Amino acid sequence: MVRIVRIGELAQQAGTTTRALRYYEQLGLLPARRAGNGYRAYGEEDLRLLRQIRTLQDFGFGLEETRPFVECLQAGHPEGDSCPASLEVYRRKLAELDECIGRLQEVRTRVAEQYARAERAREDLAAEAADRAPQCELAIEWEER
Amino acid sequence: MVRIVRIGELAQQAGTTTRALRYYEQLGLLPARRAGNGYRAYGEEDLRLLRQIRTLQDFGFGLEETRPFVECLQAGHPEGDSCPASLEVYRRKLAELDECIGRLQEVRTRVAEQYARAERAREDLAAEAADRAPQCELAIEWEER
DNA sequence: GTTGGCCTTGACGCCTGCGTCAAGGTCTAC
DNA sequence: GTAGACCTTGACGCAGGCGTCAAGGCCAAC
Repeated sequence: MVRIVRIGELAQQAGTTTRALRYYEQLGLLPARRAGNGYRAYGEEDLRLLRQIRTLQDFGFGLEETRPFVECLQAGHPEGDSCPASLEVYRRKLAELDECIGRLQEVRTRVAEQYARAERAREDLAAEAADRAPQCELAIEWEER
Repeated sequence: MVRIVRIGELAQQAGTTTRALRYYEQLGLLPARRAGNGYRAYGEEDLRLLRQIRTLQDFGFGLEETRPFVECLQAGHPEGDSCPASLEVYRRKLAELDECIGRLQEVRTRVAEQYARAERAREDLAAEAADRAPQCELAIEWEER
């Protein structure tokens, strides 16, 4: 006995929107059967597929990267990552993440250097200003006399 | 004596394209004077502004984030980061980078966990298969006799 | 005068993952 | 019978930073 839901309810159950579901269908990622009136009809299995998509998206996977996982589930495997294609996506993603993190850390270092240099330059200017400031005060005292 | 160049030459000097320069002008980021014939006319100062933009872009700054630096140079300061607004952008960027790096590292950890779990599951399946494999070999030997 | 290289503006395309609006169909409840 | 909640498809918009094409102007060299 499979519980059939319409697009609104499925979206709500997965914490997403009807628009997203229609988009996934358009990509062929989450196909939907149709009820007699033309409404999309989803079963419980579809909720699993959708949850898989959303989980991977939270990890920053693009929709196309979730496809092997979804197809793996559709093929009847226990988990979306039970298939070699999914594992390959994991590996590619880990490599991507490492490269991205590395780049960002290098950028962070260089920006921090620039910031430190600019701050020192400002302090130097402030110090110069401070050197001149007493002269001004003296000048003012002088003028006041 | 200021050397005047047209858009193509400036783009080449800065290692970018005429399209990019027109875009910057459209944003009001790098305004250009005009020659009598309507051609854009750039001076040497513009090359400095442009180099500042490109450097920051290489760091991953958005064009709007480069604006304070460019305005600082336009105001006659020695460096693009001689102004408080530029320093503030540096600070915001550092905070952004830290947050981004942190998120990516967390994601990396979680993806690695998922990958390890999925790999273990596959190895378990392989082990099961290996348990059965000798039986197959025996069966084959059996059939060969 | 004409070829060729550079310039001009305008406008659409791309990429991703939808948001949002429009015009209209379906079904339930009162 | 009609209000209201849900559904349908289609189509444009957005964000960023340009790429790319179109149609035409300017200028130097041959």
